[in-house]
Amino acid sequence: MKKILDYITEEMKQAFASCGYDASYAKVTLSNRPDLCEYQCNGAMAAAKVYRKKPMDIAGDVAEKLQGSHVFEEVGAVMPGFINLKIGSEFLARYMNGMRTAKKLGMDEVEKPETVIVDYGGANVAKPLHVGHLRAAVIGEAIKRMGRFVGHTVIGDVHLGDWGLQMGLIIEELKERQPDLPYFDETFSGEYPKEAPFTISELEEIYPAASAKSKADEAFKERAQDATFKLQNGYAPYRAIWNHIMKVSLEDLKKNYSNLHVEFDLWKGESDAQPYIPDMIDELIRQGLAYESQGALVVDIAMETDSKELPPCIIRKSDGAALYATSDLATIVEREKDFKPDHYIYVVDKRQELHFTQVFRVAKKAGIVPQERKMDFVGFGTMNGRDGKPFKTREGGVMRLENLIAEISGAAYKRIMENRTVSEEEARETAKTVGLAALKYGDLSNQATKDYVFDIDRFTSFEGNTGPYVLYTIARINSVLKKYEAALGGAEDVTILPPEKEPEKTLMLVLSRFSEVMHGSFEELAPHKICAYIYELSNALNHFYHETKIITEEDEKKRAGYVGLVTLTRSVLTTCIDLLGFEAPERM
RNA sequence: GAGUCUGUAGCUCAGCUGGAUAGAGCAACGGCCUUCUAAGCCGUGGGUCGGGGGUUCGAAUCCCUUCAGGCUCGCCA
Repeated sequence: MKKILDYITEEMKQAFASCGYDASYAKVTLSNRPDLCEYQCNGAMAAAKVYRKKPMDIAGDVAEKLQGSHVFEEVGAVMPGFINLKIGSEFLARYMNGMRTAKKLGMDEVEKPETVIVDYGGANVAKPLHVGHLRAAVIGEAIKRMGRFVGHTVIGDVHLGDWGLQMGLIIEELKERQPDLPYFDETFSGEYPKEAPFTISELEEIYPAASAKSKADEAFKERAQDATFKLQNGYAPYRAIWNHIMKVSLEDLKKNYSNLHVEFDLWKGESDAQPYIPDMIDELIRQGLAYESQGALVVDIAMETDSKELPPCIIRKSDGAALYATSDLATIVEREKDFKPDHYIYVVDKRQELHFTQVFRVAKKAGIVPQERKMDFVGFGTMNGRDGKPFKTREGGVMRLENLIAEISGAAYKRIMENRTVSEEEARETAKTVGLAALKYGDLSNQATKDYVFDIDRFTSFEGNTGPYVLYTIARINSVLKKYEAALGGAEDVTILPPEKEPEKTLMLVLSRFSEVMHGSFEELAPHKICAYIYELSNALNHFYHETKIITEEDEKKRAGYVGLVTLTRSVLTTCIDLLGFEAPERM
């Protein structure tokens, strides 16, 4: 199905053309004066200059041509030259029924599907997920799902931090705590144990302890660096410990991400890119791009168009070790080999923008990827507390993600128990679903690039523009439809009829924008546009619901039409929230 | 210091590829549950769009300048 805006624009273009004006002036937008019209075209004013005519005359000519169009029921030219449009009811009803029966609610998939890699998550092995990881996971997951929905092949990669100094720190700390383990006996020649010498909770305690120690104890830090070096050079005992850490940690991470409804296709990490580093560096040198500067190996990335000279990208430290940029570049080498993606999307804290600018430029300069490869950096802002500073627990520590989720679900549970009499078990389940929706919607409804204030009281109030409001709307529809089926069996033909009243038409107009919103949100990598859309749609539905008696409507055809309309609304809402990465309970 | 992002109602945010009277939510105040879920609906009050210039028929939106804040700036990730 064509987008509703395409139908409208096409009509408008024809009208402009047949009046002798260039069709490029026929751009139509959503009205910003809903009291006057539904869509508007301002092209007459732009065209006036070129054609040396009064804007109003052009608008009048065009409006004249559009009289009797099957798309519009009202076209008016208004001073100083606006063309105001109202969509025809018959046309709108046909469009609704098209959506109702079409695949993907009438949204056409992109003409040229691409392979897209979304790099998000960024969890570090052996460290618990904290609120800092929330945004990457939530935004990245939404972008991944949005891309898939519009027809791309999207691969989500968690890109674990599994190769840095933290590993050496853990190994060294473990050595101090349990020096008798075979990994630390250089004469040991047997098989290493299959069982890890620690649990996840021990691991989560070991890392911060070691990290703190390294800051206070220089000698310890050096030993940790040495251990890291050994590990990275394939020292078998440390490699064995590393495997244990990975296994224990991954299991836990998968569980936590799964609770967030975040699913990765690839659980690759920095370690996987390591084998590609030596050849890549050789190639950079061979091409004459990499050169020594102050002992390190660097690549210039400055371009003439820069407003400021950007520092070169360091790809090898003066001590010979690889670093962040090296590993990210090698990861691109790996991804080119495995997937040849058309489009890379990195969902990362915006403070890393410079780093990725450097990496992207080196990748293109060195031909690791072709010039035309799309490489996007979606930098998200910090999640702040009410004081505008990075979000902390009441005690001032870093908030663990699971605690945050528990707190929000707890609030939802309280709310459910206040209101209705459902079993405690159902209340628990519903609370989890509602809590997650509140959390994700709260994050996604803000523009990703901005910092945003996370106010736990506001997030648990569940009123107004929140995830739970959308879920509540769905629950209301569920309830009506259930009663409808119980009363009438649901065998009626639910063809949607042309709207008669204002709230009904408004609802349809919002519904009709679905496919535009889907494509636009992905193109702009802007999940918040979907949030704004479903909020508007929920408003329209609730307004309609308030004005219209559905089940008690006596005219059979009208009643069935209403049922078709709210069913379609529910489909759009559930589809959208699925793209955002949460779901609705049956009732609430 | 340089670069970059941000500044819109008391608070939290939309709107920013230029259009008509700048929109929501929360908070405040006032209505609506014997009728499909009141986590809802309706209404009232509340804004020199940080300040100043400019471009334009028209600027929250584009350009310049200025103020305030955040972030980044070669061997951490």
